[in-house]
Amino acid sequence: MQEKIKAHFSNFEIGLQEKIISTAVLKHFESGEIMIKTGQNIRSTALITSGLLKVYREDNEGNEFFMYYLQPGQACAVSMVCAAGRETSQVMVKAVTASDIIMIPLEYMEKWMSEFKTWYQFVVETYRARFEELLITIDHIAFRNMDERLEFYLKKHQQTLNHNIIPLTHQEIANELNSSREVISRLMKKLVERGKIIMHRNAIEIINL
Amino acid sequence: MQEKIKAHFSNFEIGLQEKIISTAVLKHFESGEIMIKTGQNIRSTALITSGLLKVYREDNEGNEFFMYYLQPGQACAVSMVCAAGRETSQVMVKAVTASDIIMIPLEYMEKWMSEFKTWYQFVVETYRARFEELLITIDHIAFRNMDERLEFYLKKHQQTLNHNIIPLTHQEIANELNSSREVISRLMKKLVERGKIIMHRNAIEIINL
DNA sequence: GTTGGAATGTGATTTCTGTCACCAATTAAG
DNA sequence: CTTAATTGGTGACAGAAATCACATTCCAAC
Repeated sequence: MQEKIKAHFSNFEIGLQEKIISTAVLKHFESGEIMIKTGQNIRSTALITSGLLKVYREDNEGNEFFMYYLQPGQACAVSMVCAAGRETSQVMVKAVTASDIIMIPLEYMEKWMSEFKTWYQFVVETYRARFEELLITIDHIAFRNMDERLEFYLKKHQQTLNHNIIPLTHQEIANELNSSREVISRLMKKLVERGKIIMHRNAIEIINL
Repeated sequence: MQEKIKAHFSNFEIGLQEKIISTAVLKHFESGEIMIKTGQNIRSTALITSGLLKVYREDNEGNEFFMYYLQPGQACAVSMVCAAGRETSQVMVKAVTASDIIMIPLEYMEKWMSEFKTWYQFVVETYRARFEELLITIDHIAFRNMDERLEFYLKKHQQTLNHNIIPLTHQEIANELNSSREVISRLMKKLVERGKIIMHRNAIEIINL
């Protein structure tokens, strides 16, 4: 675990790093596996050390609305916030690629807040960052049309995956934007016509967004 | 200030209450006044002791999208989160009625986190509650149509104002839902026909929602 | 009381998006 | 190689919501 912490949480005080090593548990999630279900009871905070996860909001008809990514060096704000309040999760978190997660039992959350300044700063920064992501998500669904939302969605995936080829089908994109395959197909066509993307089967190649 | 704290923050430890009294500043905002502008630099955390405020997300065309209310006993999560990170506000907060606010300089935020358990709990609960409000907001704009959103909007206002008469024009409601007056007018008419509301000039009376 | 402005009502039209129906292309499995 | 399933393409249509164009009603200021 030590090298995982060093790699992504090196700004944590040494004392905190040691505490994490002695109390936390490593968990591994395979690609596609669900780390947190909606309604699940949360008993620990999750720090991501490798892989990539997506956070979704679900409605009661089973629609999965994509909100934001979780990457190495980040933590799941929902797991913090729920853990602290002994509440159940309001979101669903799914591993996109195989992911390694440091699970910190909730009782340390509070303890370390007063003990380690870097932990406090990390927690607050996590809240701030996730809050901001939610605000950006709200911007898009409140103020933007599907064409702009799709472009933004593709850009965001390009940045996060750090790759110009996004391995998603139209159907998957439609689900995450809470739209329909046909609509996405048509909008994609327009992007192709404008030379912004190239379509592949099961993947989109970003040329110039 | 002492009685204001007693009234709404009585669960704070006595020591914390004393600290607040000795370090915080009272501010008053008149009805309609803007407490926090989008882009404003935040230097203190706001605790609401009386009145009612609304939190909006703005786009660059000047649209104001209503997200949630702030009531006595609550704190502005954005002011906490931005204060801690020395960031500018991503939202706009407006007083609906004349409001009294306890302003706590940001340097105490962090200090008290380790000193006072009730402060820590309050901050985390504030994050949790606001996060949840944002998720509910996302639900509505992502999954619901305008008719359902309008009903929910009216219900929420009824609960928050604790009154069956909501003093808003169709235009104001349209702005806050990022819709248009005509659409709201037409949907209102349907609610009248179904006996759920009564329309007044400059106000809506809730009968049965 | 008259008048101007604000608030509301309403039809016509357009745009965006979702849905349905069906086809074509590609791939995986047998 | 054949077949079935998945993926993507497209036209037709429907519904929600935005926009435009006025009409009406109400209130407040003069």
